[in-house]
Amino acid sequence: MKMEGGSTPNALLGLLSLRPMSGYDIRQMVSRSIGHFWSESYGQIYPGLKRLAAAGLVEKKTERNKGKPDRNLYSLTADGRERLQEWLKIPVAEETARNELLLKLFFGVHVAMSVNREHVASNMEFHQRALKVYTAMAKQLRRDKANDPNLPYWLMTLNYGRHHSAAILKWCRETLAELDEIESKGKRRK
Amino acid sequence: MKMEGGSTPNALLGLLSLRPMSGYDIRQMVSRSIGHFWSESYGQIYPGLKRLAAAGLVEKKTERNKGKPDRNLYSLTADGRERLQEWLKIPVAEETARNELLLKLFFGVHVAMSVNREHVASNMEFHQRALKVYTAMAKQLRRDKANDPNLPYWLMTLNYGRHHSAAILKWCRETLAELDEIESKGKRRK
DNA sequence: AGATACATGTAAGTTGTTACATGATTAC
DNA sequence: GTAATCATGTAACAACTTACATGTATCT
Repeated sequence: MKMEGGSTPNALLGLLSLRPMSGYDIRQMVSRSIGHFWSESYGQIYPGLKRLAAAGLVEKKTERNKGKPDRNLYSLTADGRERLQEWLKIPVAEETARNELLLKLFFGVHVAMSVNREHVASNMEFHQRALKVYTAMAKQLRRDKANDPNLPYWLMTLNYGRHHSAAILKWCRETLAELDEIESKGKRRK
Repeated sequence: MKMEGGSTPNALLGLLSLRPMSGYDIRQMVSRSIGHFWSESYGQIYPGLKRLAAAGLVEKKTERNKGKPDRNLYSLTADGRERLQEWLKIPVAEETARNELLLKLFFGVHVAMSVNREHVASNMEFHQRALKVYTAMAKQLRRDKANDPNLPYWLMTLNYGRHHSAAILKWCRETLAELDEIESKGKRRK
């Protein structure tokens, strides 16, 4: 009974600390609430919950529904809560995230300028959309979760997204301008 | 002969477009030049080069050295260069990167405030160091690679890092202040 | 009639890291 | 003498995604 390592099982414990959920619920939560900084697929969630149950960190209760399929509701046990708290205390291991956009831009000399511009432009659109989503989510949270002790923490994660997207947006604008400059310099020389 | 998918083989082609290199050289390059947005381990590099050679995208030449061990120098073939260019044109797939710091902060209500503060503080230090590194690298590049057609592109990737780290730094400062506020509010109520 | 939401799970495949195995040379 | 750098590779393991398999109910 190891249950060490990966953050996935710990993420599951964290989500179950909010309320008892099924694997399906968890998937919804991940893509809706924490989708801007986390992801989990069914292939991780269902086997993960099974392992957590075997380790006694979560409890499974099957909810039978007429018409609708059965739901396996998982809830955190005392051991599970303890485990979650221990994990939360462990310093975050910062690994350099791979960034395919930067990799392609790094080799940008090999392609037409329009290609590089396209990459940056679509990244720009991505972060423009993201900013709108963050703002909408923050508004909704402040309305629906006023008085929820989680609120300030949740807003912090949204703020991270805001700062990040705003910065990248600025970089995109600057970079597009620079790409134009490179092109016009190249043309002038011809 | 598939050679589709993953960006790793394409990253290898890109690096070999700069100059012929050995697997060892590539590892050095990755950790020194593009380490702030990419990573590759030997376990990926050596088998990857072998597969690229089998597909005719790179060529291997063994360089025998007295005293020192042999070096397997790989260089890009015409096919390899073409493949690289094709890949560079493919739009970047943006996937949400997992962020363990945000995940832990999201569940911050479960632990003592000092724990959350520590996470944010060490992230702050990380980005402070990163900013210095980016600045030093940009300076060095401008000196060593003036006239290199790659220079503007390489500076763009460094600029991304600058914008990103500066933004996260700002977020860290704001977040530390907010954490202090939550704590003092909690104490006032007692 | 067909798409979407609800609901659970497995299997295969991909991708990646870490540790191991080996061994010479050079700098301290 | 011992640690670091040079140099290549494999094997075992860990993590994660996607597609598949199955079936009902509701909405359009």
